Amino acid sequence: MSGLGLRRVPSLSRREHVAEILREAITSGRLKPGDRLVELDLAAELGTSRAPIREALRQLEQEGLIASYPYRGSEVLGVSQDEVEQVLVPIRITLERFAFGKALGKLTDDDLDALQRLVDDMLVAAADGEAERLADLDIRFHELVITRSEQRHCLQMWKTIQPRVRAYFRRDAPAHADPGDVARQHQELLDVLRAGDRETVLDAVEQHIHIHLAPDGPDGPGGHDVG
Amino acid sequence: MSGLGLRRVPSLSRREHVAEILREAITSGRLKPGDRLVELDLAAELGTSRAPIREALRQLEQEGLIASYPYRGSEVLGVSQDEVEQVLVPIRITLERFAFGKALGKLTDDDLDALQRLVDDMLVAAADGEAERLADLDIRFHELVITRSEQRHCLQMWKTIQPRVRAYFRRDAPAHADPGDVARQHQELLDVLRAGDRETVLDAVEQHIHIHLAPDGPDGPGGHDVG
DNA sequence: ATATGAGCGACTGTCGACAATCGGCCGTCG
DNA sequence: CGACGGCCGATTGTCGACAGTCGCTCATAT
Repeated sequence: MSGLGLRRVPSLSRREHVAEILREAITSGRLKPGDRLVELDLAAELGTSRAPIREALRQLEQEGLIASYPYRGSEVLGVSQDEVEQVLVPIRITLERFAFGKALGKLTDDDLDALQRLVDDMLVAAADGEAERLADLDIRFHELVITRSEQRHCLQMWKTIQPRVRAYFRRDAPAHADPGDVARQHQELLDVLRAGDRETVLDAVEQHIHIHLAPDGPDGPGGHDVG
Repeated sequence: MSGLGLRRVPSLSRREHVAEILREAITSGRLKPGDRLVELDLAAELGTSRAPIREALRQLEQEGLIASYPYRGSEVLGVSQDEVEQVLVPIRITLERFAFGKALGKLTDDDLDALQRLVDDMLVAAADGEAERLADLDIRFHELVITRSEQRHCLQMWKTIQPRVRAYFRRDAPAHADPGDVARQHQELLDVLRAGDRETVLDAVEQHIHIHLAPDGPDGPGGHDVG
């Protein structure tokens, strides 16, 4: 209801714009681990002053994409497999279990339709071999549900860890999942959401993230189960 | 001139100072949820320009202690019980399991001695009823081990979620743990660390955090005791 | 040749000023 | 009397300039 369909056109602040551009440059691999970031150069390149650049760099630092050293500039950081599998993925599971649970009673029919459209688009992207687009749709699917959970801290933490996961799989990990599977797994998750049984949803979320992001389990023999 | 004075320690940037002072003011409860933060006022009170203030506010925003609205300022946020028990504590467990595991082979005898001194001080603080000091020592114990793990991302994420946990227990939750128990539990954890058996350490870390921060269990039967 | 330390670039850290935006106030008009 | 719309104060967003710090270079001494 109240479906005025009015989308905010917030005309992002320069700071957010800069952060987005740099985040994309880093997660795409155009800026590689070890590359140096010089505020004045970035300011010139992006046509702003240093103030928004600095604030964007601080944010990327909080997201773990770069490191800054006083008076000596910033550099792009890498992401290790250990960190992704033992830290970032388990944290994502924690966050999404919580968020999906909170979102359960709040998802409207419109929301479910939007999610269905995302899944449909995933199938197309998978068929066309558009890995980038598939990953984007994947992110938007999860972000939509988390947004609907109305847990702002949760959404913020998710946005904080997500770029590193993305950077890892985009830069370092070989294509590891069948694109068709990604789409199908989201369809299953969506079906479970529609059904609406809480425990089933939470377990499905956990399985979904785990299979999707760490199909081989944690390192080595005697893999440890994340509870 | 309320208590927000800026002390001179030239080794830290003003931005870090401001962040530290505000973080302390918020977690201590001197600044309460809903309180407004005005950049110019803070700048005047702390004797700096707005630039460091702004960067500090961005950091506190990332830490979830405040929220900022474009052109309309910032306000202090509260922390819900759900969030602490279902999100922050599980994330802390994930982070510390990882960090303690990585630190296992790296802790020197000096480190273990330092940890023992912290535990000894905890006993004194507990006996004297100095809850603040006890909490400080608690934090320093965990932070030392995480630092030794040499997992910078991990330490950074820990520092990001820790203030909210602290704020919650300092502001909203009643004293729930026997101070003597806190000290004793750290002694046990340290003993396990000294022994050095990996699986035992990881389980002990999980138990330690869980018991210490969510003794009633996350989704227990009748767990709602706080109004 | 090696050690030392002053000087030099290249940056970041900080500052004060200006521009843009938001929400409320108030007069005007229906 | 209530809706509308333009001012106004408060506050943030952005900018350009200056000061401080670090690592490196290079002359100098041993």
